[in-house]
Amino acid sequence: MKQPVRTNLADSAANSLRSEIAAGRWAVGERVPNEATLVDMLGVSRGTVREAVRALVSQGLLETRQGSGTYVLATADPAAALDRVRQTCLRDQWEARALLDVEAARLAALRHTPADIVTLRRLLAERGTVADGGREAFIRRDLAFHRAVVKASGNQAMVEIYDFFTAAITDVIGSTLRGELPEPNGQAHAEIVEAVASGDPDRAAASVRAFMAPVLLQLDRLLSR
Amino acid sequence: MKQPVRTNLADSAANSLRSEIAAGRWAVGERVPNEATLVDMLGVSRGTVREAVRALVSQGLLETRQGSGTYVLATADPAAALDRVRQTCLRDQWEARALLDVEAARLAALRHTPADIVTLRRLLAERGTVADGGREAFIRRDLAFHRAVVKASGNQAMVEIYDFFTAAITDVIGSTLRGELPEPNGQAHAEIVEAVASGDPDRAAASVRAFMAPVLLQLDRLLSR
DNA sequence: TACTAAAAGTCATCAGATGATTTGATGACT
DNA sequence: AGTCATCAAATCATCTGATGACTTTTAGTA
Repeated sequence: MKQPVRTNLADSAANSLRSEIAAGRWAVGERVPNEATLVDMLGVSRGTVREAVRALVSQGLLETRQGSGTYVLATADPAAALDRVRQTCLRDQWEARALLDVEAARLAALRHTPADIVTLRRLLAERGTVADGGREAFIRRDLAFHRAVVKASGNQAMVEIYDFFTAAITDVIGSTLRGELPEPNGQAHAEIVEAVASGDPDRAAASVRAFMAPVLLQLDRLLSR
Repeated sequence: MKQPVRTNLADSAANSLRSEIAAGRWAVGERVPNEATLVDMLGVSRGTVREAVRALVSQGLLETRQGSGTYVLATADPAAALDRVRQTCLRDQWEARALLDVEAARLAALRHTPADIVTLRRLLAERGTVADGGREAFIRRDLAFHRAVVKASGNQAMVEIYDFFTAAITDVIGSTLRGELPEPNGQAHAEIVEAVASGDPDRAAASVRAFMAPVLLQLDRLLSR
């Protein structure tokens, strides 16, 4: 478990309120005590209470209406789940995303439209090499390709989750592992497109799996140092 | 242009900051200007700046360190992605979760500990039938089993994503499709455990895939009505 | 050089005051 | 009675000033 490290008053006040809300002390739609009362309840100043409330508002648990009061919108934080995902280790996130790549390719082989294939071939051609326009731009083009594969699966939920992982992962990669991961292989990408276009789900899945394995291996090596 | 909504200063200040962060004005890990400077930049008082910063902190974009400064943690709000996931159709969410089941079983076959197998066998035994304690309780026990399979994969990110989908899906199922989905088959569940225990990833994946296919088919029929 | 102590910079918190908005009560008018 | 305007209370929104706590940098000393 994580240590209750140095926690500022506003955060602990917010946590207290969150607990009360989760415990159902105030029903959804009901009004919570006014700021002066919360000051007494929580034993902190008004500014701190406001910061705590502001945090819960931005998390979608509370809503403040000037002149009226502060109301409960929900009893649990809907974003808490993804927050926990973000706190899992980079390796697990990477593996989960790689898994999406594999299965999305499988679905894409079964469901792709002709337009999907056209798009994939175009992105593959545009992808080029790292020499064209710098590393950052190349990574963006590479991501666009993989995202298109997921999109060809026809499953929007998978696209959104994929985007989520991509955002979470690139944040970390950009700040810690910049440039230490192996170059994606251009030939392997072409095989992915062909496999999807062939309509063979197992071949498509295998092509992505083969491509992802060495990258994941390298990531494990980097993280174990 | 948006409606001339009345927006509190703290929210618009937070939005301004969010834009600057998204635009990359301050890199991830970098320090943003101190509170006094933000007061000048945003044209609001210090308390309001603090509320804006607090909102972004609770959204995971910023981090404040007393005595040091305020630092950028991420350039985009990951929770926004979550909302988009929730808005995708139930069928896609179900399929994405089923996919997690399949691939988690594959990983579980490779990485499971002896304790995992003990747990799976226990949950399988406890699972019983719908007759024991009512439908709600049975669904909970069934979910506990499937979650344990994902947990045996050793990938925490997958567990969290699985929980997220489960929560999102059961919200909808509970309100719209109550009782219209086919009963999960007890024999199929036993085969999943055996396949995982055997250590054969393909067999494990296939066992879950075989189990999920008819459920997804039935869901498609229900949703297409 | 290496270590320590002071100083500066920054966020954390408090207290008081005023403004803006909503809500409910009051009362006049139809 | 019913409707509407007005007013007062409640509540959140915001500003200002001050003090404390923590971190980082700098200066001084051995």
